Amino acid sequence: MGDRMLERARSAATSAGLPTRAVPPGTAGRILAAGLELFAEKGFSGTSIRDIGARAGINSATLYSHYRSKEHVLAALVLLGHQELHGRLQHALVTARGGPAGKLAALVRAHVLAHAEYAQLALVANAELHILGGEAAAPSLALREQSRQLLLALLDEGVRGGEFTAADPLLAAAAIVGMGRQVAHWYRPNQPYTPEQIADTFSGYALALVGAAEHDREK
Amino acid sequence: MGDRMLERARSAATSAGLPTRAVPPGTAGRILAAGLELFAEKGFSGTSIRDIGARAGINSATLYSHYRSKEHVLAALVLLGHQELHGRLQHALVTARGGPAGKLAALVRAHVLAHAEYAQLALVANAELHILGGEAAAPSLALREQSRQLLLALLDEGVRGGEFTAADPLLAAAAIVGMGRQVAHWYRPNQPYTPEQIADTFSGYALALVGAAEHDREK
DNA sequence: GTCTATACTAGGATAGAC
DNA sequence: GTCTATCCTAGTATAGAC
Repeated sequence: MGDRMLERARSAATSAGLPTRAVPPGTAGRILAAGLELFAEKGFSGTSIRDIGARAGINSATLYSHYRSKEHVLAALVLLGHQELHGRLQHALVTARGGPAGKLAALVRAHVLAHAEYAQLALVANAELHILGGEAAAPSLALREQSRQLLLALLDEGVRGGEFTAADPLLAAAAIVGMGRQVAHWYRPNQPYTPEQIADTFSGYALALVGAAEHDREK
Repeated sequence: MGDRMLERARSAATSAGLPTRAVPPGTAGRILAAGLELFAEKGFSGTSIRDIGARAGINSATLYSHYRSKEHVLAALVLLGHQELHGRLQHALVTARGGPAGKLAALVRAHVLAHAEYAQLALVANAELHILGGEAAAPSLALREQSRQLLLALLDEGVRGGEFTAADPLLAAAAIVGMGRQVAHWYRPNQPYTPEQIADTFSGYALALVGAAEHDREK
């Protein structure tokens, strides 16, 4: 318990931040962290190169020794966000126990958890993706589509097997993804709910939404 | 200015997705429509006063004869969006038949419908609200809170009366609002689903989510 | 890698003619 | 109300010294 709590405390400290392992060391990492905060707060277009420099503790010109342009900073963040989410979803599916209901619960739980624990990253990855040109956006769009397919395949499986009654997997997926994504907009670390509580509750909502039988909803 | 220009102004203002009644006639309306499209597409900070002028068919300087600043254009749009949504929610509640389940279905239906039919307006009202200073944002924030209370009161009523089993109305509201809001991000007029289909399906999801009894979910 | 200095562009807003 | 012309600031990015 001690180790897990410690780990959680640590990730909560960097929460609303970047996944630790994905952050480059030194100045490049500080630029990324500064960009994340500022893009989340004021948007990409509302943030200047000088804002980023000030937040990162460097002169704005130094940024160009690490990234080719402001857009390249954004591209790094957006890709990172999509990779983190997709990785978590895959891991959740692989380690989930039980049938479609258990897998769906795990998938939604991971989705919501990611959007709470990395709220800023999710915000930037979702809201500013459209800024990126075609080739810069492509990898993130591909990851997003793959993540979507994980959910759709699961819903189809559940419907075919009779565990789910949802008549329209496409709309069910849109609803499930939507309620999870919005969490990044309102979650704050000092709120009455922990990310885990939200994730568990929302995964129950998802099961109800697809019409999973009551006895399949046990955790 | 001839009738032809007036007609163009009106259709330009309404075709993009502004509630007809709320659009000022003439140039002011075209500016609003241009701002709506551009803010929805590129964001407030990503849109220049010259962009707006070009889209509205006027010189950028002319904008200042109708609005005091670019921010005032945004303020008008954001308020309009929140007013439209709140008005629809109220109307839905007043005209709904049945108990809490029927009211919830009507409320969610109106919420989703608004986010599909006025997707651009919803996008701008939600994504750019934070740009506005305190006094400019206040009326919209107040409307948003009132709308939220409509839903929360309804959920409480349903839980107290035993029609809903949702243990946590706050999280249920967040989920319901979230899935509806996201519709504005993916709805497109040429999609396989009509706004009504989405609204009806999602209102069914909301009922399932709060644990409304099956026999209460009839339309 | 980091800074200072600077080139150059684009942006918000105003003045004044019509 | 609308335009042309313009002011001034702030923005992205580069050059070159250290």
